[in-house]
Amino acid sequence: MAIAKTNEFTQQEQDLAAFAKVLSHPARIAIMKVLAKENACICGRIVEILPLAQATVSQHLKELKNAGLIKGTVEGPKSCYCIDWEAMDKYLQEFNSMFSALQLQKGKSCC
Amino acid sequence: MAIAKTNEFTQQEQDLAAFAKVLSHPARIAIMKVLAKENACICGRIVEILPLAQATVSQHLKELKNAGLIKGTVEGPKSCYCIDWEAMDKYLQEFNSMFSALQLQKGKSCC
DNA sequence: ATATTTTATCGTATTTGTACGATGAATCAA
DNA sequence: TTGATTCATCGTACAAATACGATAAAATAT
Repeated sequence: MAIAKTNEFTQQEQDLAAFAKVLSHPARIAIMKVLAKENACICGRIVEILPLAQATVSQHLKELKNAGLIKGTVEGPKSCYCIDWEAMDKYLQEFNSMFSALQLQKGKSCC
Repeated sequence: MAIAKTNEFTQQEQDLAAFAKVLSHPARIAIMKVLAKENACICGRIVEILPLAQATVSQHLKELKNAGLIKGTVEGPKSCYCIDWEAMDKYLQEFNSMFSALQLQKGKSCC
């Protein structure tokens, strides 16, 4: 990416971009949907549903976890993942309030 | 990225991921903010504000335009870009309604 | 103890994204 | 017409993301 200039932007811009980035792949959107629907949110179950190899699913789960959108607990040899709704609500609110703020300035623009 | 499996997911998953992808870079978030604030939404003005070269800003603008979040009109030798609020509202609504639907299934999960 | 199951991680190949200089096209000013 | 301004695009370099096989680690089953 050549030299990334990510940190020359505001913290808000970086945070919202990071949030969007985690959701910028259909597999991760699909995983969120599975986690919400299934009450046994086991990694193996997700692998069954998604058209991806186990290693790939595990990698996507790691990214969702690193971003804080989900949390995982170990259950014997299995791993149970769940949506962290507290964090999600916070992210969604920040995301929406930013665009609400922008929308208030509608009409100021030239076209 | 090895062979992309993007089209093995649902259209909704692909659409939402595409929407998130455009907003997954702080520069593009920053551009949206500039477009909302400035009433002269000229490319050159954006270049002045962002810590990026003209070519890079132009590239980001193109991606935002391709995704439908903004629209551009030519004004002589200049280019005027504006947020397409009609499209944005549609995207935001789809985005939020998906997570609302997921949230209704809260409590079903195991952890 | 051995084999099986389940998941994470490593290594790697390939694709995509990011950034910018250089150039060209279009408009405007002189 | 000549020169300056403004922007898009091309080419290129490098960084990051995606995908998977192979393997390791940990728990369970036999």
